[in-house]
Amino acid sequence: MIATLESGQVFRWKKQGPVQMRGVLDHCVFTLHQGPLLLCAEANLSSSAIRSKLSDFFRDETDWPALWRSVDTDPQIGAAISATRGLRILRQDPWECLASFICSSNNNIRRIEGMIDRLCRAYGEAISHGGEIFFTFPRPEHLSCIHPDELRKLGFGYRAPYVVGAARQVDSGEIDLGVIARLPYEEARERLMQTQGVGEKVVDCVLLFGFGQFEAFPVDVWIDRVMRKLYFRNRRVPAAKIRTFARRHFGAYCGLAQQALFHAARTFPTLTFSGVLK
DNA sequence: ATCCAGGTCGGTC
DNA sequence: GACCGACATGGA
Repeated sequence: MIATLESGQVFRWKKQGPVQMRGVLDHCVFTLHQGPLLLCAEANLSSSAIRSKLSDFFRDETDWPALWRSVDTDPQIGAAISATRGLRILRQDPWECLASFICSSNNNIRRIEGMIDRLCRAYGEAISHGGEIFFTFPRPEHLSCIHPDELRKLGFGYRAPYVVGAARQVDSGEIDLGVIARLPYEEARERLMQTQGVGEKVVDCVLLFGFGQFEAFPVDVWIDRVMRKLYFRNRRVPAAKIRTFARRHFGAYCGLAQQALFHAARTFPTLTFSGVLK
């Protein structure tokens, strides 16, 4: 649970303690406690509503062991899977996922988190919870009417017009996330790439984390490095070639393999797997 | 000071 | 199509 929430899929969950995370889903604040076996949750909801919301978010209906077996196609990925055991792909709100990953380009996770936090404070709805104030993620219609300079003031840099542009495209219906959710991977990919600030890599993150397209294989700098090292004898390879290789090598759920490699590479940066991956 | 971070865009060739 | 520099920001 903690690894999943810290794996760079989501940007506004915070660690409250060694085994405790806190974050906002829709209009509710959730505090999650990881026990040896059980996950305990608190929120301003009935216990059944909490269960159903979290069950949806963590995709409990998915047979994770079966999916992990399906991408476990060689000893290298096998070691990455072992090193990141329990990792899942979340079911995020598509708009939040889209806007968040537009902010991710040529950026680092710490700063992305800060930008999104400021975005929510400025344009989200306030939620009062346990004497503290939290914020929802602003909907497209809350961002479509602002000037990009407002986001520049929040430190968005050159991404400011992308976020506002995407909000306008979604708000106007030019980009229909509901329609995209029903398209097969390749078509959804083409459509979503018509969005401002969404290129080959961001689109795969949004499809994987926001639309449950497990055949998406986002190639960022980390994945580029680790894939090159493990499968291309350290030679430079175009991202498109890495993607098609991954799809063929890991299969229809290659997005899971991507997440294991990303998390393993980030968790064990210096080892670069030689110690972790035998 | 230079490099890097979950890259994309608009211009060239 | 494929290459290429510019693009904001902040931490190392």
